[in-house]
Amino acid sequence: MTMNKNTLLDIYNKLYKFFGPQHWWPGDTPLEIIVGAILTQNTAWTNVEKAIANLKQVRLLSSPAKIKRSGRKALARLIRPAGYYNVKSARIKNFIDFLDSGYGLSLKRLGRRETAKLRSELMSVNGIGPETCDSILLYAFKKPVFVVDAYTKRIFSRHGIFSESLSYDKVQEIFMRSLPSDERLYNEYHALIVRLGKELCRKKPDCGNCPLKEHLNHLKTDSYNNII
DNA sequence: GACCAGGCACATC
DNA sequence: GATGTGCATGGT
Repeated sequence: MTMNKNTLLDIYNKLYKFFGPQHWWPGDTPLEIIVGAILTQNTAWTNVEKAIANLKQVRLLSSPAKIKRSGRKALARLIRPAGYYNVKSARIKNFIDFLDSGYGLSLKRLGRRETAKLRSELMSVNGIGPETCDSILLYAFKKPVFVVDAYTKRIFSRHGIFSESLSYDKVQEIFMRSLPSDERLYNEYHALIVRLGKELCRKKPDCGNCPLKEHLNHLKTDSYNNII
């Protein structure tokens, strides 16, 4: 792997300089962040926004108890624009049931748990996988946990930093061992990776503007799939 | 109309 | 452990 300890920090600094702060997560309360994390699974954020707006309109995001009291079907209708609405409404319910049974519906109490235990408990909820779990830990509970996603693997593998076939845990370990354990750094870094993936790699896949072009050791390619 | 998006669970080999 | 499939909407 062509990487020393500074490569990842170096890339972070280039992204930050280029794009500036991203102000993530795009949601106000821990509950909204958690629901958003489930809704955005394999789904464009613009669709999630419509679903969140529907939930807010009927004040379903005002407390976990409100979601607890609403029916799975009613929830599904509200989140319809986010896609996979039957699956996702069940997943949101699963999380609320978990919060109810172990923590009296208190997000504050849940958030006070030690990070490693919190992670394994969240991972045991059906519908919460590694990325959703780590997004919740980082963005809702402010724990220093690095979030890996499809963009992270694609971008860094195309730049020759590591192989795309590495597991989630392995990629996360590379970032967390190479960077200081800093919640704000992890917050900004993941947000910047998503920004780069969305804005440049997808819309202008020639890499001409890419703030990381010096790191490129691939090219020349001719299709979207080959670029990011 | 095809392809994609800030995944995950489950079945199968 | 690797690979394949269903889940669904809205934008390009």
